[in-house]
Amino acid sequence: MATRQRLLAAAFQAMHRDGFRAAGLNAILAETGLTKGALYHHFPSKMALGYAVIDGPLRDYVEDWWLKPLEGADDPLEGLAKIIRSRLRRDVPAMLKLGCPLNNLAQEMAPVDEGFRQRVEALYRDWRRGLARALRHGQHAGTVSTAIEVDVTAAFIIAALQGAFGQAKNAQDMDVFRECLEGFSEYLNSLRP
Amino acid sequence: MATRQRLLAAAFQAMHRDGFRAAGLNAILAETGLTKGALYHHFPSKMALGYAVIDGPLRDYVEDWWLKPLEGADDPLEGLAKIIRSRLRRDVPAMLKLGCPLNNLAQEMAPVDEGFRQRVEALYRDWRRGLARALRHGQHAGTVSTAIEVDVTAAFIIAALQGAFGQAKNAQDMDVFRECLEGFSEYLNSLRP
DNA sequence: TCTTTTACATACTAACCGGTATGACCGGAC
DNA sequence: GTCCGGTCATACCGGTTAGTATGTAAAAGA
Repeated sequence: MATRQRLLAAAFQAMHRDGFRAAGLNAILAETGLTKGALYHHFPSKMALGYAVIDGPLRDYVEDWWLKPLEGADDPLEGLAKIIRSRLRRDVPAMLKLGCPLNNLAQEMAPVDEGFRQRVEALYRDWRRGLARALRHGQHAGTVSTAIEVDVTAAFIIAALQGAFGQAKNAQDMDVFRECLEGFSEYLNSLRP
Repeated sequence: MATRQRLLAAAFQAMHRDGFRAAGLNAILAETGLTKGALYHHFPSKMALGYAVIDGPLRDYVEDWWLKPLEGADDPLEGLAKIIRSRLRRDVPAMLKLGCPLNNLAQEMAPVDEGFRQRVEALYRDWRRGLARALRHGQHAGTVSTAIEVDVTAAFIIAALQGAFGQAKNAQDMDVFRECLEGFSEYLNSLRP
């Protein structure tokens, strides 16, 4: 079973770097030291491997980065800012250069394959719901304005975050990234009571 | 010279639909009725065709959609809202399904090819500058808060817009799109004096 | 009118990709 | 011991792709 995990990890990495379609099986296999026999023993097709990456490593990414840090937080806005400051600063080279793996996959595959789109959309839905719940909790705790609709705000926050990552990825410039995040931070402040 | 324009138009369309790497030359040629002889007479390589699309049709898109409608407007925030309402509503099927051609290309090619990245970044820079200028004009006209930094705000507005398009493209759902735009609209309101 | 250049069309190549067919090794059942 | 299913390795196939070599009709120049 370790082989399957190694394949998933290598595929996740390759898909993050090159996108799904441009990620060659040979590259993934070279990274793991395995061969096609191993791959096609565990997955019936490249498509199935991609789906498994979404349900596995990609889901872990969303939860580890964006959901767990906000769980039970009384101040979700500060929680978001902290995620960006701390976690992002550490992994900034990869995220700045390659972008968010979820966003990358969504942008590439949504118009191409319905299975990809639905699975990615399921992750986004969970993200939106988790963030909306955190915002509602913040409203009860008095750290978030009660004038906002949490569903709308959660959707827009995620969109703005993904947009900022995308801008940074293309600019390859820390300054543009900082500008976006500064604007994002000011937006978060406008959500205070 | 008409042949060159037809190639650029077909390539722009195919790149918008399939992305640059997945856009086959044969598909582009079939759409125009031309052949490889014509293509390689006007462009030395597929890469050069891609670059020419950025400097041509893609630049036109940015200017027609996002820059010209705001030129000289006293209320750029209302101008942005109007762009979304009017122009977007008309072309909503293509934009909802395929996303913003500029964002698509940026996300796909930025980590892959430096030439693409720089050319796309030049378009983003012009967009940011044009939007910042419009915001500054709005400040002088009294429709935009003077408390904001126009450069930061312009960068964030563009990021948020691109993010919203991306979310809509993946959700393939008008409701998610509306939620994002509603959040965007509320953000724009927070920029009022 | 002869020649040269432009603007394409046609046919082909070399490389790469996902996928498959086959077989080897190996631990456990009996 | 031997049979057998699970786990992989090796070698190969068909299709697709960007790119090229060659040919040709027409316009331009002399």
